[in-house]
Amino acid sequence: MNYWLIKSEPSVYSLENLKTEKQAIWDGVRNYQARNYLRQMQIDDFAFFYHSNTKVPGIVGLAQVKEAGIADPTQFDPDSPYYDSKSTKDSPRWQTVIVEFVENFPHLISLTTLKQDFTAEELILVKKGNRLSVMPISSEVAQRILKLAKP
DNA sequence: GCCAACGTTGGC
DNA sequence: GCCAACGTTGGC
Repeated sequence: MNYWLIKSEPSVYSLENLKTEKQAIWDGVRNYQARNYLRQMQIDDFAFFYHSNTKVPGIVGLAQVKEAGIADPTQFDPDSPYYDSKSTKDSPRWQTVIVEFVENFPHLISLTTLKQDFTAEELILVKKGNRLSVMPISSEVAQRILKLAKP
Protein backbone atom coordinates (compact mmCIF):
# COMPACT_ATOMS: atom_id res chain seq x y z
CA MET A 1 0.00 0.00 0.00
CA ASN A 2 1.52 3.26 -1.13
CA TYR A 3 0.49 6.86 -0.69
CA TRP A 4 0.81 9.58 -3.29
CA LEU A 5 -0.16 13.17 -3.84
CA ILE A 6 -1.69 14.37 -7.08
CA LYS A 7 -2.08 18.03 -7.99
CA SER A 8 -4.81 19.60 -10.02
CA GLU A 9 -6.00 23.09 -10.67
CA PRO A 10 -9.61 23.09 -9.52
CA SER A 11 -10.56 25.36 -12.43
CA VAL A 12 -9.41 22.54 -14.71
CA TYR A 13 -10.37 19.47 -12.70
CA SER A 14 -11.44 19.55 -9.06
CA LEU A 15 -12.14 16.92 -6.44
CA GLU A 16 -15.80 17.91 -6.85
CA ASN A 17 -15.54 16.88 -10.49
CA LEU A 18 -14.11 13.53 -9.43
CA LYS A 19 -16.87 13.11 -6.86
CA THR A 20 -19.45 13.67 -9.59
CA GLU A 21 -17.79 11.38 -12.10
CA LYS A 22 -16.71 8.80 -9.48
CA GLN A 23 -13.66 7.84 -11.57
CA ALA A 24 -11.27 9.62 -13.90
CA ILE A 25 -8.23 8.85 -15.99
CA TRP A 26 -5.34 11.01 -14.81
CA ASP A 27 -4.28 12.05 -18.27
CA GLY A 28 -2.18 14.91 -19.58
CA VAL A 29 0.86 14.49 -17.34
CA ARG A 30 3.89 15.32 -19.51
CA ASN A 31 6.72 15.43 -17.04
CA TYR A 32 9.06 12.47 -16.85
CA GLN A 33 9.52 12.46 -13.11
CA ALA A 34 5.78 12.60 -12.54
CA ARG A 35 5.25 9.88 -15.13
CA ASN A 36 7.77 7.65 -13.40
CA TYR A 37 5.75 7.93 -10.23
CA LEU A 38 2.54 7.22 -12.13
CA ARG A 39 4.18 4.05 -13.44
CA GLN A 40 4.89 2.95 -9.87
CA MET A 41 1.30 3.33 -8.72
CA GLN A 42 -0.58 0.17 -7.91
CA ILE A 43 -4.23 -0.71 -7.55
CA ASP A 44 -5.64 0.38 -4.17
CA ASP A 45 -2.90 2.92 -3.53
CA PHE A 46 -4.22 6.16 -2.07
CA ALA A 47 -3.64 9.61 -3.51
CA PHE A 48 -4.11 12.85 -1.62
CA PHE A 49 -5.88 15.32 -3.87
CA TYR A 50 -4.23 18.75 -3.94
CA HIS A 51 -5.72 21.92 -5.39
CA SER A 52 -3.09 24.19 -6.90
CA ASN A 53 -3.17 27.63 -8.47
CA THR A 54 -6.14 28.67 -6.40
CA LYS A 55 -6.92 31.18 -3.66
CA VAL A 56 -6.01 28.80 -0.84
CA PRO A 57 -3.99 25.91 -2.24
CA GLY A 58 -4.03 22.70 -0.22
CA ILE A 59 -5.09 19.10 0.19
CA VAL A 60 -8.84 18.71 -0.14
CA GLY A 61 -9.43 14.98 0.02
CA LEU A 62 -8.52 11.49 -0.98
CA ALA A 63 -8.68 9.35 -4.10
CA GLN A 64 -7.73 5.74 -4.77
CA VAL A 65 -6.04 4.03 -7.69
CA LYS A 66 -8.43 1.69 -9.50
CA GLU A 67 -6.40 0.83 -12.59
CA ALA A 68 -2.66 1.14 -13.06
CA GLY A 69 -0.21 1.22 -15.94
CA ILE A 70 -2.58 2.59 -18.56
CA ALA A 71 -1.29 4.25 -21.71
CA ASP A 72 -2.52 7.84 -21.68
CA PRO A 73 -4.84 7.97 -24.73
CA THR A 74 -4.36 11.71 -25.22
CA GLN A 75 -0.80 11.10 -26.46
CA PHE A 76 -2.25 9.50 -29.61
CA ASP A 77 -4.88 12.16 -30.26
CA PRO A 78 -3.66 14.80 -32.72
CA ASP A 79 -6.43 17.13 -31.55
CA SER A 80 -5.40 16.92 -27.92
CA PRO A 81 -3.10 19.52 -26.38
CA TYR A 82 -1.27 16.53 -24.89
CA TYR A 83 -0.63 14.89 -28.27
CA ASP A 84 2.86 13.44 -28.59
CA SER A 85 3.83 12.72 -32.17
CA LYS A 86 6.89 10.78 -31.06
CA SER A 87 4.97 8.26 -29.00
CA THR A 88 3.92 4.97 -30.58
CA LYS A 89 1.22 2.50 -29.62
CA ASP A 90 3.84 -0.26 -29.49
CA SER A 91 5.80 1.56 -26.84
CA PRO A 92 3.78 4.41 -25.39
CA ARG A 93 5.79 7.10 -23.73
CA TRP A 94 3.16 8.21 -21.22
CA GLN A 95 1.43 5.97 -18.73
CA THR A 96 -1.12 6.87 -16.13
CA VAL A 97 -3.78 5.51 -13.78
CA ILE A 98 -7.51 5.63 -13.20
CA VAL A 99 -8.45 7.13 -9.86
CA GLU A 100 -11.67 6.91 -7.90
CA PHE A 101 -13.17 9.41 -5.49
CA VAL A 102 -12.84 8.38 -1.85
CA GLU A 103 -13.65 11.40 0.27
CA ASN A 104 -13.69 15.11 0.78
CA PHE A 105 -11.88 16.11 3.94
CA PRO A 106 -14.07 18.07 6.41
CA HIS A 107 -11.76 21.01 5.88
CA LEU A 108 -8.90 21.85 3.56
CA ILE A 109 -5.34 21.35 4.76
CA SER A 110 -3.73 24.50 3.44
CA LEU A 111 -0.25 24.72 1.99
CA THR A 112 0.54 27.10 4.85
CA THR A 113 -0.36 24.41 7.37
CA LEU A 114 1.58 21.78 5.48
CA LYS A 115 4.64 24.05 5.45
CA GLN A 116 4.36 24.48 9.21
CA ASP A 117 3.95 20.78 9.93
CA PHE A 118 6.31 19.14 7.46
CA THR A 119 9.88 19.63 6.35
CA ALA A 120 10.87 19.62 2.69
CA GLU A 121 12.48 16.23 3.29
CA GLU A 122 9.25 14.76 4.62
CA LEU A 123 7.03 16.29 1.97
CA ILE A 124 8.47 17.33 -1.40
CA LEU A 125 5.41 19.49 -1.93
CA VAL A 126 6.58 22.11 0.53
CA LYS A 127 10.01 22.39 -1.02
CA LYS A 128 10.58 25.81 -2.50
CA GLY A 129 10.20 25.89 -6.26
CA ASN A 130 8.57 22.48 -6.36
CA ARG A 131 6.53 21.94 -9.51
CA LEU A 132 6.05 18.21 -9.50
CA SER A 133 2.39 17.26 -10.02
CA VAL A 134 2.66 13.66 -8.82
CA MET A 135 4.74 12.70 -5.82
CA PRO A 136 5.17 9.90 -3.30
CA ILE A 137 4.18 10.31 0.35
CA SER A 138 5.67 8.07 3.03
CA SER A 139 3.09 6.17 5.06
CA GLU A 140 4.29 7.91 8.20
CA VAL A 141 3.64 11.32 6.66
CA ALA A 142 0.37 10.05 5.20
CA GLN A 143 -0.87 9.12 8.67
CA ARG A 144 0.02 12.57 9.96
CA ILE A 145 -1.83 14.21 7.09
CA LEU A 146 -4.87 12.05 7.80
CA LYS A 147 -4.71 13.08 11.44
CA LEU A 148 -4.71 16.73 10.36
CA ALA A 149 -7.68 16.07 8.12
CA LYS A 150 -9.69 14.19 10.71
CA PRO A 151 -8.42 15.03 14.18
C1' DG B 1 -0.93 40.10 -12.68
C1' DC B 2 3.83 39.31 -11.26
C1' DC B 3 7.70 36.67 -11.21
C1' DA B 4 10.90 32.93 -9.29
C1' DA B 5 11.87 28.39 -10.23
C1' DC B 6 12.01 24.85 -13.15
C1' DG B 7 11.95 21.71 -17.45
C1' DT B 8 12.61 21.48 -22.32
C1' DT B 9 14.40 22.73 -26.73
C1' DG B 10 17.71 23.50 -30.07
C1' DG B 11 21.90 25.82 -31.87
C1' DC B 12 26.58 25.29 -31.60
C1' DG C 1 27.54 18.05 -24.03
C1' DC C 2 26.83 22.86 -22.95
C1' DC C 3 23.87 26.48 -22.15
C1' DA C 4 20.86 30.45 -23.62
C1' DA C 5 16.27 31.12 -24.73
C1' DC C 6 11.87 30.03 -24.06
C1' DG C 7 7.49 28.23 -22.10
C1' DT C 8 5.15 26.63 -18.01
C1' DT C 9 3.96 26.11 -13.18
C1' DG C 10 2.07 27.84 -9.28
C1' DG C 11 2.49 30.74 -4.98
C1' DC C 12 1.67 35.18 -3.69
